[in-house]
Amino acid sequence: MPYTPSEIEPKWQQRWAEARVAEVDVNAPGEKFYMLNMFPYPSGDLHVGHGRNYILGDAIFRAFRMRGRMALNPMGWDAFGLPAENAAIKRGTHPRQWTLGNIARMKAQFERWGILYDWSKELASCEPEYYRWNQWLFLQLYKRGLAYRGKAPVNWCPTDQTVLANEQVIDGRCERCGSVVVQRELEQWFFKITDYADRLDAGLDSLDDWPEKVKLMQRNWIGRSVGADVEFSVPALGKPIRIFTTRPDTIYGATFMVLAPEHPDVAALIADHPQRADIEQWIAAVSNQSNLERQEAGKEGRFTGKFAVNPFTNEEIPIWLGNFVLMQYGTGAIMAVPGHDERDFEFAQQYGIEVRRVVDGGELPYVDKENGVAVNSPLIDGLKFAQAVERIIDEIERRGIGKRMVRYRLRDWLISRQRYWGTPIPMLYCDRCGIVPVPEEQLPVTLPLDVPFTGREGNPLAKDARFVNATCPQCGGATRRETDTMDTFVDSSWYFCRFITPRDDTKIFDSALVNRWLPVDQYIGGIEHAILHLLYARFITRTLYDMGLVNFEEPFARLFNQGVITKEAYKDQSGAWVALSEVEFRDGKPYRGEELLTAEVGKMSKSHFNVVPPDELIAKYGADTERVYTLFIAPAEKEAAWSDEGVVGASRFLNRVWAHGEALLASSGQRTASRVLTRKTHQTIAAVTQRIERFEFNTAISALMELSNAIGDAVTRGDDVREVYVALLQLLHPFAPHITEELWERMGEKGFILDAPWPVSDPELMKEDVATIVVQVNGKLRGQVEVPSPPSEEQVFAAVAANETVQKWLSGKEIVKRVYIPGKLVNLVIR
RNA sequence: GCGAAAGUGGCGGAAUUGGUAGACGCGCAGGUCUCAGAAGCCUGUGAUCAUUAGAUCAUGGGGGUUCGAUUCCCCCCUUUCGCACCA
Repeated sequence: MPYTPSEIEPKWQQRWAEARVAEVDVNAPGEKFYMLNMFPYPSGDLHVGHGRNYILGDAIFRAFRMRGRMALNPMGWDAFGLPAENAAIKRGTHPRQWTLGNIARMKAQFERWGILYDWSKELASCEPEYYRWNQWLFLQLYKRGLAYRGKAPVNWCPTDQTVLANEQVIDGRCERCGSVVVQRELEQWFFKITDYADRLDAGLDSLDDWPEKVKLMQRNWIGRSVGADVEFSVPALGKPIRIFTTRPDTIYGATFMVLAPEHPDVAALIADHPQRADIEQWIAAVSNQSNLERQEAGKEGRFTGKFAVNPFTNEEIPIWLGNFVLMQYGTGAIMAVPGHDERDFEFAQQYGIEVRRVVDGGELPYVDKENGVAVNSPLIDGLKFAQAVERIIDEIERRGIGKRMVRYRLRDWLISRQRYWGTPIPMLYCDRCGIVPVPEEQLPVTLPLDVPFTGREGNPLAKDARFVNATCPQCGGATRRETDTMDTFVDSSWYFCRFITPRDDTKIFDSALVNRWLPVDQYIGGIEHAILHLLYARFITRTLYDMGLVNFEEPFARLFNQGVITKEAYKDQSGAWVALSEVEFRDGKPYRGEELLTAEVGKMSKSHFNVVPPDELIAKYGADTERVYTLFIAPAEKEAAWSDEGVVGASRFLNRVWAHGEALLASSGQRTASRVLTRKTHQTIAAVTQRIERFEFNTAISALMELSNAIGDAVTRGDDVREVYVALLQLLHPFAPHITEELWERMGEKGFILDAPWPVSDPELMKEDVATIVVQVNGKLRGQVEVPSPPSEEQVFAAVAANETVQKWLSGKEIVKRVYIPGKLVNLVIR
């Protein structure tokens, strides 16, 4: 019988579904293993690039389950968000309809890949059963002062008509649509993630099984800096101005002070300035600029006409306003040390301010902290950075003009969105009582479904009188409901807990069970979430910890980021992307007619015409082939280029595995597996087991190919190698589940191969009985000798001495050194 | 600019603690089967020299440590990614 995946794959998918093989009773005893893929946004069709993520997860799930773990692999939908709303505006379908339709399509796609999820635990963040707990969580954070409404300069995306979190602004542009983000001063809801900056930073140290890269990115984002706050008295103001510095050791070199244009003391400082109007105009202009624009404009400033007193030199130093000082960081004011800071130097050069050297070393501006020694600084002359800082801060604290300070770059998480398709923020605005939270028993605040989508005039919720008008729970009077919705990253910052008890309508989750199942043992998703989602999830988990709802602070014990799958796309000479059907290859070069096209390898995208849809591939080769190829193509964390020819190799491999099974069934061989094949089998079991744990799927599969080739040779010789073959099927199952189930059954084995225990390697059977020792003379390969294994050192040197080829090289020379690497090689150094 | 990772055949990529570089697969070449083709299957496949045996050179470039370096150290080059006036 030929191998026909189109028949066996649906058959096994159906059987697994009927037997509910992936359903887990969270109360049942066993050693838990929580495998989780980041839940996807239901955008519609999936391509082979998306498949990598889920195929990896399924392979891990199956392998751990076969190794006896009670493995849970749930799936849900990050179902709120802008694309649904945009689709509604464009096509007139309701975001909910659009989203549910996509979910159905993606679910069918997962099934065709043979991926096993516990669908009894499915959840979608757009359902009131889910988002009511978002609202509940919001209220708990509000109670604890961790959710607050504040006015601040925020990032506004003019295209998406909403504010964005700092984390959603990439290079000054909206993460979603790429529009240049503008600054606006608005009153919005924030989560006080900055209260957790120190814990989020410190916690990274405990994440041994996270990629270093992700930890580093988070560390940089949190941006912990150690330094001091120092007050500089300002006689004209009658009160001091506080600055933050990481270089207190350079304070003797502070020849001026710079305030952010938005600094609260600016108005008083320039009140009597002759060019006050000009300065105010300049401040207004700078305030409207984004950071990106300010940076492009170069250093600019205005002198306030007032002076501060440097507490260490007692000199009066001018107070300037500067576009490079940010109100959001530190105190919005700096002491400028042009001799030892590049930005201050640049500013000083431009405005002719004195540059003073206070650290000996290289050319000014000299910023090296490691090698310099303090000079012109009476209190600390001759000291290096660390001691100098200590002395200065001690003195600052002694005088009561400041203190040691740790500051963070991280800013509070802006969670308000002026969009419809999200969780309504459960807050009310009462003219009499002010801001009033919706009482918990009134949750959920349901998103009204029958609103019109015009795409204009902002959020449709704000125009829905039935939604907006409410009764105040405190005074009983009429109130206005908050019409902003929550950032969808709120939804995804705790969903991994909800999967354990997804239908509980009395509480957010069951703490005892969540404490049993979490942290997630293996979390898999793209690197694009290195900061956003993972930071927010770590933050919310800590707030849950502080509420006593969970007993862990880190939600994800082990993290893996898969690389993207790329494919060649073709551009014509005008730079437009060309559909693949129009491209023809001559001499390996892409043409459209006579026009030479340029090839560019990139992420799969419909607009680049380089998407590989899995359905065609599955129809031609089967899902198992796609799975094996996807895992074999490259190390899973690396970017990998899809190759249609490469798929053929995976297909051939599975066909051979099938053919060997057929041959074994057809003939009754005589001899059992040879010693060499037995050894290879046990080595393969050990290798595959270890490589799955290390996410080295490409080499795990290559080891299985080697074993399969060895089995092929044995089958050709007529050996009965059923036992070895069955072990191969088991090892292969996590990667190619359908074909292995089918062959398992054909070989007369009982039950699902999925439920069969993972084969165990016997260290005794892995040993070689003859050791081949490589002989080097002066480091060059000069021969080999075979000795019984395990050999003694004497046996080896005796065999080497007796070897003819080696003797030829040794003739007349003296051996000055003998090196023996047990079991591997001998090196003789001669002269 | 700062930070991080990486550079191995025509291609994707392998190589415990330094120990026969190129596993496995793609591609290519030859063979087999066929009227022919496709698919299988078998053999070969880093480069150079040599009829062969074999030799020499090869892991971005240059140096070093070592009996021995893809692996460790120093310098340089290139690529990718992250952050970007954070005081």
